[in-house]
Amino acid sequence: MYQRKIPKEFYCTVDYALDIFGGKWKPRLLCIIANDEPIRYQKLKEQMENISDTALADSLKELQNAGIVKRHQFNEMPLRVEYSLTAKGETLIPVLNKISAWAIQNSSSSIYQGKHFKQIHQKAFQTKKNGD
Amino acid sequence: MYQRKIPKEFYCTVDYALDIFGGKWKPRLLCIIANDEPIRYQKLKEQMENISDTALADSLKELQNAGIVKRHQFNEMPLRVEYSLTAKGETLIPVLNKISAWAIQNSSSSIYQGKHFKQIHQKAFQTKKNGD
DNA sequence: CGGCATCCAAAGCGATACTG
DNA sequence: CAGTATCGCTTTGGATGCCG
Repeated sequence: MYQRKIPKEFYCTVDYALDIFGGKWKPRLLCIIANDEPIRYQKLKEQMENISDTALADSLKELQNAGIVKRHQFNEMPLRVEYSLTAKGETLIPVLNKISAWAIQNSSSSIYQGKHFKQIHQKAFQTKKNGD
Repeated sequence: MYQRKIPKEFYCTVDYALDIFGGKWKPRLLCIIANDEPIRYQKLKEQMENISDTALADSLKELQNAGIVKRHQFNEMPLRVEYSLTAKGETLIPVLNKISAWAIQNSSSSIYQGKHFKQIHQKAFQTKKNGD
């Protein structure tokens, strides 16, 4: 886990919120967890497709520290760990859907051509999670 | 303006939206413009309080390229330039308000102690802009 | 006044190797 | 299996100086 030398500062509420669920990985991560919870580390990594362990572990830890995601460890052999949303995490879904809806309305359709884009988008933030 | 070596990719609609209005400066910038438009470059810089010209000019240019902010130049002496939201930019305000509302509900009250935080938050995303 | 060009420090992030 | 430690490259962004 990287340690900042200069502490972060927030100047508006949006800054604060985006520190929790914004950035390079966390929107997609939340999208996948919301649709597939509880989900194991390896499956999460596969669905992220191009994330490193470093980035995945760090992102998950940040989401846990923010109380958005919970981690459940089964002390089996081999080890099994499952991630899912907390109640607070669930409250984020309508917010993400609002952002998603804006993006769909206000973008050129060309951005939807990437296959991963479509898949994840449809699964997660278009429809609310449908109970798996 | 920095040129990326590795092109950006988006995997979900939220990624796409946050590329437009997320990041370190743009939420606050939009907040200030929404409340004070049209607003001049220098005043914008003062209200941002700790932004460099490099970061401010780059952020403004990105917002212009995304069609969120418009620039109006008066060829007076000395030069005057004013920034304001486009119609598309206005559609972002409810989205930002939604994010802001979530942050207020789901955060410890301690984060509101910074004076800048309160000021900007109240002016911009709580109430819709009130016509100045 | 409203920027842009250059340079450099800080932060983000992947690859690899390793651990419980 | 589910991560962590270290390293180095990529990217961000502030300081300074310059220009129309």
